[in-house]
Amino acid sequence: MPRPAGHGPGYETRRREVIDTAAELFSRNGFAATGIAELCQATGLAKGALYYYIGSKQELLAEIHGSVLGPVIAAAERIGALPVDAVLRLRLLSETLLEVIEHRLEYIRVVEHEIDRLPGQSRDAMIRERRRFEDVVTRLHLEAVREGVFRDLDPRQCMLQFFNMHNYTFQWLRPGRDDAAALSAAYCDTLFRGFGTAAHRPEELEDRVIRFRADYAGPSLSGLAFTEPVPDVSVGS
Amino acid sequence: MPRPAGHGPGYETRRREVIDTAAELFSRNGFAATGIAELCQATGLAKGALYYYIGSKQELLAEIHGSVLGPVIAAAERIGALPVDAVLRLRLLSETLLEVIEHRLEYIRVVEHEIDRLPGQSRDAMIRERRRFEDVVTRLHLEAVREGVFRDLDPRQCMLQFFNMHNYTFQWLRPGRDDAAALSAAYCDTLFRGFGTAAHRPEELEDRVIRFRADYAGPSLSGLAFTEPVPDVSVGS
Amino acid sequence: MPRPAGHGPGYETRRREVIDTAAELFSRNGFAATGIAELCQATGLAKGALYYYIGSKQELLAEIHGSVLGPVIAAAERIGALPVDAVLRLRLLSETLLEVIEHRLEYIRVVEHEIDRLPGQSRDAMIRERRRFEDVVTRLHLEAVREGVFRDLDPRQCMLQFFNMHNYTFQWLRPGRDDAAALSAAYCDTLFRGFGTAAHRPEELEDRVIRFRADYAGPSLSGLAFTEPVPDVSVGS
Amino acid sequence: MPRPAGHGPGYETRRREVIDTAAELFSRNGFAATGIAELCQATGLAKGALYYYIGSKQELLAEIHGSVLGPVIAAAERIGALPVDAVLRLRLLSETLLEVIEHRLEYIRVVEHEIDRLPGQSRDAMIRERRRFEDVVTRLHLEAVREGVFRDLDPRQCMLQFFNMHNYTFQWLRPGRDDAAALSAAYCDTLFRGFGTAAHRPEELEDRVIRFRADYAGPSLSGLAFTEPVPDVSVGS
DNA sequence: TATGAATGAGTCTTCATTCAT
DNA sequence: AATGAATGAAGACTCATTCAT
Repeated sequence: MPRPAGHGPGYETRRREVIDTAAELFSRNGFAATGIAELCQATGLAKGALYYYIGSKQELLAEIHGSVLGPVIAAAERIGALPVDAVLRLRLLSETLLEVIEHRLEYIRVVEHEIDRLPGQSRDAMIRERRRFEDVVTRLHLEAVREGVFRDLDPRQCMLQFFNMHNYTFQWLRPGRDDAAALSAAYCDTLFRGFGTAAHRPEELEDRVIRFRADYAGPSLSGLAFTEPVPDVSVGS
Repeated sequence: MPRPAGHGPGYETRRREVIDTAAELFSRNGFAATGIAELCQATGLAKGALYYYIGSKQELLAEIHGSVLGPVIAAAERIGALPVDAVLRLRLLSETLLEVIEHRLEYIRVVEHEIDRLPGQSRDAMIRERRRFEDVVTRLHLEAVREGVFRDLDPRQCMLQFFNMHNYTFQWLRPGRDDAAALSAAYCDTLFRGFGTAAHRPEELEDRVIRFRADYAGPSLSGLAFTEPVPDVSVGS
Repeated sequence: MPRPAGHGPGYETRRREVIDTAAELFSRNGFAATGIAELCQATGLAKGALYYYIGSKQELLAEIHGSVLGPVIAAAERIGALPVDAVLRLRLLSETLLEVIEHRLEYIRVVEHEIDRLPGQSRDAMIRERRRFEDVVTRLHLEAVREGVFRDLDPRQCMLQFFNMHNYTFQWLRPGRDDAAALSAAYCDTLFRGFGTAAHRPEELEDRVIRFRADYAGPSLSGLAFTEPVPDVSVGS
Repeated sequence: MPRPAGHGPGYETRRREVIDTAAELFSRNGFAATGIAELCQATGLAKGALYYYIGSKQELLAEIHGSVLGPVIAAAERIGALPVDAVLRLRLLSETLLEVIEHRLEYIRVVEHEIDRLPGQSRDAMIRERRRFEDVVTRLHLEAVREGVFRDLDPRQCMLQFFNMHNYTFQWLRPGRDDAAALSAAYCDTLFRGFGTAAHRPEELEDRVIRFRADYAGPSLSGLAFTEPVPDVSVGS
């Protein structure tokens, strides 16, 4: 959140740059091991100037968390509400999640590694966000069961398997070399065959994805404009 | 490994206690955020006495890594060489891995979070260990394909899915409440149905596990005595 | 040398003050026995502020060495090249050396006592500087032999005697009470009578020094402005 | 001085070994930079055992000082009282001093570098010892003046020159390669020519030294048995 | 005689943060 | 909007010394 009262036009831009640089450094060296001095060098700002933009190191961390988790769960709930069958929605959700991992890898690394470095309040907020995401997946799973295409397994267990499969990806994914769409196809093929009944038609899923995308006229599913560095939405700080 | 030349009998015991306590603290607060002073308080040792056992904070971290990765890949290679079909071996491997995650959760959390805080050399050694584990899984997958029970998918992809599914578990598993054996059964059910051909018989797998265990007379598959705190084997530092 | 990129005008001044204070303390208590805390107290700076100026205790030591050895060998080479006979040049060199010992006594004490506390690289650089000084003296001795005023003794031996005689002075000299010019006259009287042939005229030397100084219009022989605390030239670190 | 009450036969021997080793380490790394731990390693004794022999690090330093200064001034006073002319006595004193520097180089280095690390009382005692040595030289100089072979120069000045010339030798002397006797001949040749009147006969001095030694039947001039490591005399602690 | 374990004040150094300008 | 200087608590680690055995 902007700190001082009035701001010139460049403020938010500069601010984003700082947060982005911080995400990169925190992701590479760890939050605790990254000094404000390093941040200054990386941004080209002097100590005093940096603090004009950030408030504190911890707020910076909160900002990084917020600016990736916020949009992601918004996208998840949007996709969860799409008027197509549950399996297709899960598949679209999977791809969106992997796209975020691919295009915001530094942010994701920070989110996965440094939640516990957040001040308790922000940390709780972030955990609540995650839970909302998990709920979307759990609900979709239940729908698929009701639709007869998934077996009647423990839905929490399956949700956890879904996230296991996806979330750990950040540990080895190389942006530009690994492709979110292909990964999503592969993961969902495995998971849905695993969860599925005889009624599930894995060979048809990818075609249905393509057809859906061709018909779809709404806003970006992920809600993120991956050509710009990082969106301006921030949550929970 | 023993530090100075001569040492009384209690040395190694005390040393293990220190490492174990450190694993717990590092896992809870993060390596960088855990002070030597905290460690002293937690172990009841004064600063000087602590350093009598550890060498340095970084060596301590290396020790934590080594004392969980070493035994685990040894177990993986032992299981990989068992005279049973590949799918069963994968299933046994899965359970062993989850047992370690359950019983050495603090160590695993440290391993997953703080590799990059390791001095370059130890870090490389640890990465090599992990790669050996990955190779075992990749080989088993290829065998299963050759046996006709797994489809001919990209073996590296499948190996990564296997580890995605298992490794992320440390993020949410609650020791004592979640059970390694049940999780392994669930994960393998999903993964092997996902990977499998029509020849794969998922309903029979768990029975075969039980029969194998009944017949098996060799040493503990995991190689870890989970009643004692932590084994004395350390590798690569 | 300036440490970080940008610095206000007062920086170098303050920095010199710190180095000068350090020279005094190191000279009195020894390098190892002088704590950073003492330095802080003596400079009136807090620990953090001190480090804003010095880099490290060892760099401070290197700076002390450099800021006295650099100018001194520059002076030596300048004097070595003066267009007067070798004996007179040796006499002028002697006085310059003693002037430095008198006016930079703390620095000299540090140089004589703490070279081995320097990081290897700086230490080597300083030893090279010293060797250059020694070479000047050795060359002048050889010239005096060629001029027929010094006996043909081992030039290295004589150079060592020259430095024995001068360098040990720092152990007992009391600035203000002992006088560099008088000491130089006395040392050179002894040494040159000792080294000299019948052609050497000791009684005339001091007159010739006076005449030379009267005629000489060049820059300060020592290159040091002894009214200001310490020059800003530093070498080799 | 021996610490505990009763001692076995090996005690003093061991003790000397420890002091000697300490002299070597202190000389190489400096007193402050040498740890008790290093001493333990070098002596093969454990911490507790070491303290059985030394009392404290500072007492060890005092012992090192005492065990070289004591014998040396005893020798100086013995030589000063020899029934030969003053110049010859100075020459013998010079050689003795250089022999000590050569054979007790580590001790001398410690004495020259670390006096100020001594507790005030011991330090004062050592300085008094040095002064007694200086007095011997000053007296001999005055005798030589009275004998008409030295010019009537400031005797303190000449004494300081004598010690300048000799004492700095420890900075560069390489035991085994540089020879005390030859150095003494060279130093005294220079100094005595420098101090001398026309009555001084420099060419005859070395022959007179040889003759003296041939006739001399008393105890070792230096009082030190340079084949044994270090004498057992300790002074002032 | 000798040991290994323990102590805790002390070491140098770093760091996030502030503030006058 | 920006800077350089200052802070002081906290960081990891070392060290001379002691003591029960």
